[in-house]
Amino acid sequence: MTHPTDLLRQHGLPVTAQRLAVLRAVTGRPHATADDIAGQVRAEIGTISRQAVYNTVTLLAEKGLIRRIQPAGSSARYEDRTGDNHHHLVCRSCGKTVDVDCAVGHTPCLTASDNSGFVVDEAEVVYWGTCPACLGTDAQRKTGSGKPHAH
Amino acid sequence: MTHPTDLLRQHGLPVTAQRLAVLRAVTGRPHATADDIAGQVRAEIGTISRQAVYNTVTLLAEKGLIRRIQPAGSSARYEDRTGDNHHHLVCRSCGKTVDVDCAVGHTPCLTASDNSGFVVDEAEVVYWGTCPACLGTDAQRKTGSGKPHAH
DNA sequence: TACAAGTTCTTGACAGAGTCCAGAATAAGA
DNA sequence: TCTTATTCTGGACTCTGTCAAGAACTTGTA
Repeated sequence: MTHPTDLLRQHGLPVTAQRLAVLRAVTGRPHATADDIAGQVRAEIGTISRQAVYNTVTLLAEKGLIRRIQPAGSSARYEDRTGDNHHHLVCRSCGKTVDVDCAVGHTPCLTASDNSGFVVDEAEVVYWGTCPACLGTDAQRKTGSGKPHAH
Repeated sequence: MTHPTDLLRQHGLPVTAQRLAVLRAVTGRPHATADDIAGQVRAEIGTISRQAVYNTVTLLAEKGLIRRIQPAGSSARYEDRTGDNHHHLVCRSCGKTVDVDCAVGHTPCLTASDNSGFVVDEAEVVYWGTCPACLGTDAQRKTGSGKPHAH
């Protein structure tokens, strides 16, 4: 594992306390929102502006050091697991996000049948559902409001 | 094709000018945002409040008359194509969204390998890329900032 | 056709996420 | 140490969406 400082230098980025702290925050707590990260960083180095958080996560995401995921209805989340095959499972009720590996090893249905001239660089899969915690709380869920409509 | 009025009645919904107009707007221009819909409706019946648009699309989505899609980083969009197997191709640059059918007929990788106790009711696939129009405009795109990381 | 009851729409305030901008602080190279 | 370019801060602002209360409307009934 490369030291964070070197990691930044390798990508030609000036090393700042904020960047190191953001990187550590994302690594330490995957799926954190910008706000979570800001909180984490403040606990570590005292203070950081919202703008600096956004600048940094955007920059790190561009460089491929972290990955931005943006579940519908939730704010953007960041994680350091990049470049591998994994998707996300999101709770409709509380927004909790967990990683899931693809059931098949390759990407059969992730090649669109007709790209309409688009140049596709990423395919994103999000599984929507209800997490165990919310299933417990949520006793009024009868037949399931959203009829299973996978795919 | 059922008449919109009957469609609403069939679902036990009182028929209002706003609902009919929203339904027509979504049908006439798939992938419209709430704001697009409001504009469309205003052109048709003069005026509608933002709240009425949200009420209506939420209601229609619950009833399954329309489907809400929420591409990361974009506001929610609505379409009238429901219940079939299709995904979306979204342009990172301009937000343009088009339908794509799944390359395979079934849903191989849409069953997560490990649900972590979640009850999944929907799997959503979004292909990210650049649309033909933006590819033309976007001459400064060299090696592609986002390395193809499908799946 | 008129009426009552419940629903829906309008209006205005509000909240959260993210962006824009100008000036102060900082990192990196000479 | 100094210079220069980059980054960070702080504040204002936009955009999407929600909440709440009262006015307007739809529907079913007489």
